[in-house]
Amino acid sequence: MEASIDDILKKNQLSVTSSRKKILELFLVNNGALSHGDIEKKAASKFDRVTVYRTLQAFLEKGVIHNIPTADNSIRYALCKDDCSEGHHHDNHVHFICNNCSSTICLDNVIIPSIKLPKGYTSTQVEVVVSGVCKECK
Amino acid sequence: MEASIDDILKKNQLSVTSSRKKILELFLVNNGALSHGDIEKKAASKFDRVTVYRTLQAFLEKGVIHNIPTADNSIRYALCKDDCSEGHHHDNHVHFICNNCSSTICLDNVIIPSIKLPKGYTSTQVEVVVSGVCKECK
DNA sequence: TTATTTTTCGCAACCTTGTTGCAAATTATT
DNA sequence: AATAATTTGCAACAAGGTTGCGAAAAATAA
Ligand SMILES: [Mn+2]
Ligand SMILES: [Mn+2]
Ligand SMILES: [Zn+2]
Ligand SMILES: [Zn+2]
Repeated sequence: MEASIDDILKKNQLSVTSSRKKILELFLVNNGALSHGDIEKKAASKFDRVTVYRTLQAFLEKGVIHNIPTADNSIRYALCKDDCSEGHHHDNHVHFICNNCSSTICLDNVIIPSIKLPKGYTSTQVEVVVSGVCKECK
Repeated sequence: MEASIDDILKKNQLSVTSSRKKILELFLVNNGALSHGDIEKKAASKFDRVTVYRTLQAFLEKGVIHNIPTADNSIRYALCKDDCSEGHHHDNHVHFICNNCSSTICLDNVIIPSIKLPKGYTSTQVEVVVSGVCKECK
């Protein structure tokens, strides 16, 4: 596990530092998305707030994580698939937010349907966020 | 026009005040979604910042407007259909965000497709946000 | 209309979230 | 090990958003 974390960082041209290792580990352990706040709590007092921001920023840019749109103001991040890289994401899956436990999950197997737009509109990305009750809370 | 604005407010059990009239008018004139910032600029110096927050909050609760999820942190609001009411929205349409002019539009005629979720998941709402180039920018 | 009750507004003060510059510490490279 | 490049933490700041409360404005009653 230790080794693979380093590998992921190196593969994405990120220098290996303790904060990056810790935060990446959080994503690997937790299955589901994490908000900035989650990470600050879990990595509490180990790193500066600013470092968390910069780490997430770096992860986003390099294609280690992607973010999930929400109706409220809270950005959530989740691990990308292996084949995502800087500027080139392939996370075209549906996201699920549980109204009960508010966990946010990537449904990797649920493909985004194609949307027929009115004349004149061109689509480059389609985001689908489903909310409801997850299988744990059922 | 003046009369209908008052009517909309009354129909939704909102007392008629000048700030509410003004902000509702902004939504009616502008077709497309508005952010809090947009409203502050357009209603500039007429109302306090707090009043804008509270007005949007009230409009949201009463079902006058709905908000649109975005990947970045910016909440956008758009007018609801006539038959939306407190807690009961019927805005199940696709939203479009232009990457060029960043205008956000409700595509009332584009219906949200049904999503087949894995076993155990129950869906209460599906949000679809398409980004690309709008017909104006084409 | 005027009087009374209810709701909303504006202000100030505060909190949370996110950003930037820079010196010190850490990591990568030679 | 020495040097160069990157990252970190701190402090200071800016933007975004919330809360309490007295004054003002709307709604309701008389
Ligand atoms: Mn995902
Ligand atoms: Mn809409
Ligand atoms: Zn749940
Ligand atoms: Zn456009």
